[in-house]
Amino acid sequence: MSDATTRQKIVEAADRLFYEQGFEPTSFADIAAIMNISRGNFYYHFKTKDEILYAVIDLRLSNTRKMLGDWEAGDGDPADHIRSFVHILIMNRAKIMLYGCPVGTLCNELARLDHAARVEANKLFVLFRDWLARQFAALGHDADADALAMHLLARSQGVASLANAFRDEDFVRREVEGMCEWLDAQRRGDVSAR
Amino acid sequence: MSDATTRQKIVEAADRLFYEQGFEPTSFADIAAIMNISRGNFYYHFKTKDEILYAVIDLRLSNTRKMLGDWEAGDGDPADHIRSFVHILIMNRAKIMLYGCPVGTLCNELARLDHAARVEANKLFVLFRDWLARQFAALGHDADADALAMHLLARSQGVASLANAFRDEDFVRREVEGMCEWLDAQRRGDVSAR
DNA sequence: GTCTATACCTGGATAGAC
DNA sequence: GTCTATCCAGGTATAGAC
Repeated sequence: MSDATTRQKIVEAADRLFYEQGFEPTSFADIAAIMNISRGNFYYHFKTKDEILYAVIDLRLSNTRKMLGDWEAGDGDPADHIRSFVHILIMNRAKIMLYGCPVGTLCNELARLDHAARVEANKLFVLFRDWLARQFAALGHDADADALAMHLLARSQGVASLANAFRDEDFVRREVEGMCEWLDAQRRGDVSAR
Repeated sequence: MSDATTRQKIVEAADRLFYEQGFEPTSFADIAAIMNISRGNFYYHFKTKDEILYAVIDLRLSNTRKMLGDWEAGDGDPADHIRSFVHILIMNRAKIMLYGCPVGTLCNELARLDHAARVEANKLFVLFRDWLARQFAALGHDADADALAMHLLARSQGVASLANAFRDEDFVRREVEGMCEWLDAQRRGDVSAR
């Protein structure tokens, strides 16, 4: 198997397990098991487990950039782009109910481990934050675009957290609907709906 | 040292470390270090690490019950009680920025470990959920009391998540203010502010 | 490039002296 | 009740054959 392919497969397997189990609880044995390579083989491709973590974060960053870029390049107006963001919660509800939000859970784990990669992982949040702020700015919210972005990001994080605890699909749908209504109110410039 | 005292101290030290570091990453050595007992001593008081976890969850459940009971028994009306809940975010902002929400982070960790204690930990969320629903019901929201409770719980979870990632006090204050305004709108029966 | 074998450490847990 | 000594499983990481 070529150098690049195995390396890539390791990162993809780690990406999945770091989400499902967490970074620290995932061992080389776990990763090796789902892709049929030996433990010793990792060290040809990565010097340490931390290096795999950085590679996983890089992968997620580039996947996220692509996803956000695609939405932005799509047909609709900025409000439609934001709706695409909100609907991740419904798209990914099954995994969110089992494991939580991949961004929030990773950032929290690294924060509590006091891990140097925390700043890298936080860039995932920054990506969403800046992208959302740009959409709100395009809707005419110049002064408070960032505050609105943080507000919506927080609400989606909260929904993911409770979806994980209660595993209630209806709750997710209700909250997504609520966020879309809130978004419409923002477009009308309805101040009371904040 | 008496039986009850050491046991209690173990639970309190574990309570702190399970919050700051997480359950799995916390070792007996960690707990022993901050309370000056030997590792072997744990097994006089607890048969397994899991037993400590259950004791910690019980402690948190009883502390939470007391806190919520005190608020409910306080002077104000149900809206004041809810405001007390919302203001935990400001009261505990320093720790939340470092470690996240103690309830949300524990529930997510146990969910991902697929740990049997998950259902116990979730009772912490249920405590808040039912208490909040009771306050909303007392405000006249009979039909949607639980939905409002879940909504507010989700928003506070989301604020905790982003407060942890971005460590921004102003963001926390802004969101708490927003939740209080939302609460006022609920009291007025203002449907548009949902 | 990938493997096996292994070093080394730290984890939870046990045994038995005091 | 608390300690020290120890066991064993599992973790990351290394060495070296293929």
